[in-house]
Amino acid sequence: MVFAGQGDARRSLSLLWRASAPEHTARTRTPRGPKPALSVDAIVDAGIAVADADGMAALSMRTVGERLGRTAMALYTYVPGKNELVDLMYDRALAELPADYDLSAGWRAAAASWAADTWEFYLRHPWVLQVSQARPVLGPNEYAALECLLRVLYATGLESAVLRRVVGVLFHFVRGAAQTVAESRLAAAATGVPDEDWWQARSGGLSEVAPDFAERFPLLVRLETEGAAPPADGTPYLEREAQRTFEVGLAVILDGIEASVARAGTVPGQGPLE
Amino acid sequence: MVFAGQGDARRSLSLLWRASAPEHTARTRTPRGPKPALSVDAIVDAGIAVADADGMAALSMRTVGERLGRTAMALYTYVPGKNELVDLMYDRALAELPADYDLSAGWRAAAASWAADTWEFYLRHPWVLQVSQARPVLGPNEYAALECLLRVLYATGLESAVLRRVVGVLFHFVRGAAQTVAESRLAAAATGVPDEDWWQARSGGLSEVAPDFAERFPLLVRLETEGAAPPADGTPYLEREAQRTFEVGLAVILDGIEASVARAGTVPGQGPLE
DNA sequence: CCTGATATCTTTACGGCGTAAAGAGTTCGA
DNA sequence: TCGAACTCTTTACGCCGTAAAGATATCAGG
Repeated sequence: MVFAGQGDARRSLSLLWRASAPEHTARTRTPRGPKPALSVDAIVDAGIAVADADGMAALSMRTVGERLGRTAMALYTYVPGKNELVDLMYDRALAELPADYDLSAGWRAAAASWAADTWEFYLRHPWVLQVSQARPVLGPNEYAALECLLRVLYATGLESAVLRRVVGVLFHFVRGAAQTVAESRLAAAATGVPDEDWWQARSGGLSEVAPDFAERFPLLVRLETEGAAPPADGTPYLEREAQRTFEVGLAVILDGIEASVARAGTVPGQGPLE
Repeated sequence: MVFAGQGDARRSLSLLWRASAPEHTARTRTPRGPKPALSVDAIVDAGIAVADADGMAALSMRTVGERLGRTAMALYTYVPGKNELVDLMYDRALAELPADYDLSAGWRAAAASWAADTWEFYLRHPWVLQVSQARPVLGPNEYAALECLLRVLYATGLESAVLRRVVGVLFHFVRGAAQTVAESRLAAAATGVPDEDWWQARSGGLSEVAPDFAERFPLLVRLETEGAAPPADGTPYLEREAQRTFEVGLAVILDGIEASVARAGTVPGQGPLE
């Protein structure tokens, strides 16, 4: 797990928001010394490229430097340390998310779109899931993403105190579901063993080592035999299951939100779409 | 992030399930050489002690060995490597969870109890949250925990295909919510900066660096001003928020499950509590 | 009892990590 | 032109997981 928000707060913040206030940082530059051949942007891009290609575990100051034809230490001229680099990568990546959603078909459709886009985003940049969520990075794009989801959710008419928690539920769920897929891919890539083989080796060994499995865990066996998703195209087993969990699980959560809306709607003077 | 299920499947499995089949492993021992002063159990206990006290980041073969008065390499006689040690620690810790729940007050009450117990378990052993969930470890206690939750959920009367996903939703949510608290504590311990101070430093710097914040993110400001939980006892801000998110979020999810149950109940021949 | 096989455990070493410290090289203002 | 200011490299330190080799202890068989 990578921790954010550990460096100097001022320095991190000015780096994160620097694009919004370029005139301020530009004034600071005294043009003495060799012109910088790198830039914070270039370093952040290189970092994202490394993480996208080989995962967070492969992200080191040395690998990022190498990709830019520099040593690891060269990066420290631009960025205080690895933690801050990850913060910057995180906020930069979040810029890919849509800025708002069409609410004409109702909040539920918009929320479903948000979830699908966020899900795909996480699978495109799985390393993002390894950036800690406590002490959030507080970059502009993180705020924009949150603002965008809030616009959708305020359309439910729920009050702020409840919305706060609903945001949490949605984020935790999408992140968790995406994490399952991301980690399964990562494990496959890291070990070279595809999901199917791994699964088979495990369950084969399991029946040897625990022959009384069916008696000890009857409901598990029942779930396994009854609830399996039909085998599909090329998608590996674990990934297919996670995909279905995402779809059905999201529906369950949205049902729950609808129930809250309906309950709030019965309170006089507070209509659900007001 | 720590990955599980990377070592030799057979070796990991026999270590995990060894308690269930002690006669088999006992037979294997040839009493030549010095008597082992350590044991797998002692090593796993030491590992858990280290991780509980100082977090997963502090867990190294050297620190675990030191706690047992041995060198790091001594552990390799008992355990194939660090990954397998983490697998064993994980399954051992899970043994703390209750084995089943009283269903006489209905599945919803039982599910709420399960969630509360699991939540507390994660906060007692926060490092557990850093063990990857893809390619599950397949230890006996993990299966027992799952079996226990399944017993509660089968009481809803939902069919297996849906239950599979509901299990996923509940786990993702509880893990995600607990992770927020765990990471916030960990960050506080690692940096020595309590939540409150960190929050203040960040938001102070933020208003300097982004003076147009209120115009750019009006809904965020609205959420912040309207939805804040009342200040309470000694619990830090982030933790209090996470606690509320857990409570309210769980209710939303259970509402969603109830909606599924009600829908299934309207289908003739499939009663919700059948 | 002695010897040799087998086991535990230590020592040393290797290549990785983040980054501190020092210095080499480049570009400008005075 | 000189030195300050800046970029970037080199070297080094203490961590990590673990491979390899050796020291030490225990027992079976001669």
